[in-house]
Amino acid sequence: MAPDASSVTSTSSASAKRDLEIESIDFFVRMMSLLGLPRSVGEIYGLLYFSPKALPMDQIAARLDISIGSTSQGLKTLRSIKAIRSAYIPGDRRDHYLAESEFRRLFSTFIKDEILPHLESAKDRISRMEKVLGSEPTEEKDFYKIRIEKLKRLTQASGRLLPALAKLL
Amino acid sequence: MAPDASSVTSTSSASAKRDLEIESIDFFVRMMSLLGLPRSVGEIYGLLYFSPKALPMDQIAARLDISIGSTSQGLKTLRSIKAIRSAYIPGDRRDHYLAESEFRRLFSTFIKDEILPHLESAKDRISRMEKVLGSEPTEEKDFYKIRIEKLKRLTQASGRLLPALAKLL
DNA sequence: TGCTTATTTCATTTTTTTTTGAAACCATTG
DNA sequence: CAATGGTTTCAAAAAAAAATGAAATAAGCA
Repeated sequence: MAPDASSVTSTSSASAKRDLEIESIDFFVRMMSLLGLPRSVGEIYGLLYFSPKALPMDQIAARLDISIGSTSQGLKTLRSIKAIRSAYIPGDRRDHYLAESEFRRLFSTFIKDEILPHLESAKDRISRMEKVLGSEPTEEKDFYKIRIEKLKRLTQASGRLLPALAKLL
Repeated sequence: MAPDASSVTSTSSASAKRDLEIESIDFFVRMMSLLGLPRSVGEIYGLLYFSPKALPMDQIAARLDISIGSTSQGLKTLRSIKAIRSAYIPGDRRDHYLAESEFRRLFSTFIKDEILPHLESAKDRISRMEKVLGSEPTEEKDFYKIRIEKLKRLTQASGRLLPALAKLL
């Protein structure tokens, strides 16, 4: 009945695997939080990243000791940024998940979905600013003009550089 | 006594200025939140970014209708990432703040202070992982080796690219 | 030095985000 | 087509983050 001693399937010590797993979870919890994603998302990705086999949701929840609700949400988030994919395991009804280990894809999806839309709306905003300013003959006009110009450059440069950056990671 | 009609100092309409200000605040609230900084920090920077004159803390708090405690904290944060600087106004005891409009500096400070330390600690973590793995002769060793290798590449590439990115923005 | 004004700090409150757990939903299979 | 196992959804609870406001501190000035 003891769940720990029974399922050793390889020669590597379970504790070494556990050590890697823990470092990995810790690493990705931090990294995801840098990207503004909740802890549970980092935990799940960290676990999967160092798992040689695809894991089903209930096992993920059990290993991380988080609720199945969080796990479902977290997997949804990870799917949406293409950080994981599912593998079919014959004879098992459950979905099994694998970490997508190419960070390139992960980041470019993140940038595309989370950052570029903001830059897009920034463009509109800048147009509005220019319109407001256009009709204002002011002594300080130059100041405002320069500020708007800088914003414009920033958004344009970001729009070009961020996708390029993702490709290099 | 009415505070709105009295202090017009230029020919540009107050409402046009207000419009720019609002767009600016909105813009920077979003951008700062992308960087994980609280709303109030974005508000303050947004206000200063389109202010031709340096503003003292109490005016910032009043204009944004936030507490002086938040304002003080927010200014501290902005100072720490070098996003603002203070200007001395003769005959006024209060510190006056100006937005640093060179984003280059802002981003490189942010990257240096907030991101690179994480990458630094990631290096140690990866060394630990390699040590754990080194002593484990496993059939799955290749899998783990490759994952660790990918992490290593990611952190190294980030460490090089992010500072470069900041310079280009 | 004492008075006044400006600023910081920090315990408390408020707001926002995340997690939980149970109900609803789905899909397979006996 | 019921029963079972798997997954999602979502209201409520818990946790985390941010803002407030008042007390403490600092700093200029008479």
